[in-house]
Amino acid sequence: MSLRHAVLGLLAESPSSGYDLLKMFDMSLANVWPATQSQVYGELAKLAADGLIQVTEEGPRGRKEYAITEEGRAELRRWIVEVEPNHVRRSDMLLRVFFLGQVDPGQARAYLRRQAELAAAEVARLEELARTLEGNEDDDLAVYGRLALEWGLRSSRMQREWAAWAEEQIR
Amino acid sequence: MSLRHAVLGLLAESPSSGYDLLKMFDMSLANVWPATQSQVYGELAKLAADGLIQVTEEGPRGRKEYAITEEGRAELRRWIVEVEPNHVRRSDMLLRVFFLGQVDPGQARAYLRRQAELAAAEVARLEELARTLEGNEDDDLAVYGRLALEWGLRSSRMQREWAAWAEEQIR
DNA sequence: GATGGACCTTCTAGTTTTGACATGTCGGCA
DNA sequence: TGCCGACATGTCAAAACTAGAAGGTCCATC
Repeated sequence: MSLRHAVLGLLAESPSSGYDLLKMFDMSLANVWPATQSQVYGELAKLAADGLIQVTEEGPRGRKEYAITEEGRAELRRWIVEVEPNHVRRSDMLLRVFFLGQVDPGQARAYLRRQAELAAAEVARLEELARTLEGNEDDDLAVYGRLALEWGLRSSRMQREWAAWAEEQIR
Repeated sequence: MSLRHAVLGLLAESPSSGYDLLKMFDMSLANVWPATQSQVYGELAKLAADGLIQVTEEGPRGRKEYAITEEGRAELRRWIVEVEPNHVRRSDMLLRVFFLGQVDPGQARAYLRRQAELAAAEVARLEELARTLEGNEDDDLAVYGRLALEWGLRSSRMQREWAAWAEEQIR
């Protein structure tokens, strides 16, 4: 049920249309909770039906602007403080590691080296993103988004170092 | 399509029944690629239909033992060396971080403190698991599983430290 | 010999996610 | 004026995942 709360959370920040939300998903939540068009529009309809959001304005091109209701805000807060995050995480990158015995050691090392490189590239990308965002701490999303970004940075560095270490282990 | 390759990978190690596989999923792949009964049995049927595995023995209680075929082994290797791991990762834990501005600072700090504690508990669990596995490096799965375990350990430590740091940031 | 626990498979019904397709409007500028 | 790119919503089918019900067999031990 997290997509629902992702939409609710964005609307809590400011009223928006489905199209606006889509852009926000792609820009700020892309690394945390990606969503497609069909998901976003579908969820907006359900949230409105449940009274957690409502249409506040109809603009050109059929644009509908939604705003969160008090009920929606309460549900969002409840979800943040009361619901335990589910920490099950799937990783096909790690799944491959389990089966590295099926390919020859050279290929296994190449695989890990490649993962180290991808992680390094991700570190660079996030550092660049951090620079872009610097000074821009006007809204909550930016402030807390910065914490999430730091997580990504630490996570990518960890992965880079782990992959280098793991490559060493294969002899 | 990773479930398919998870099953293939386990069968590459040794022929097994669906029931056996289920236990292996729960024991060794639980933290990397969890799977349910219905998924495993369904995938076994599809893999057999596609000729990537075959029934090698029918035992008591309707038990069917499957073994990987040469075709299956080739497909597994191809997946390991040629297919790029998809690095999109969803995290409702981080999603909440984005919206921490919606609750009061005390609750936000409590949330992060809780995440630090959960991560610390995970570190302890994995360290215990590592001790249990020590010396047991007879098969490939154990050797490479150890690399995955190390990833989990580093990841949990990183999360513990990040959460402590993030809590500090909120004032 | 009964009985409970481990073994073993199949099926169904629901939700979530993905990706593609379909449709149309507005605003700026060549 | 005509056209393109950005704006904007909606629907559909398929794949993946979740959760559990239902049914049956073997075996050790009491």
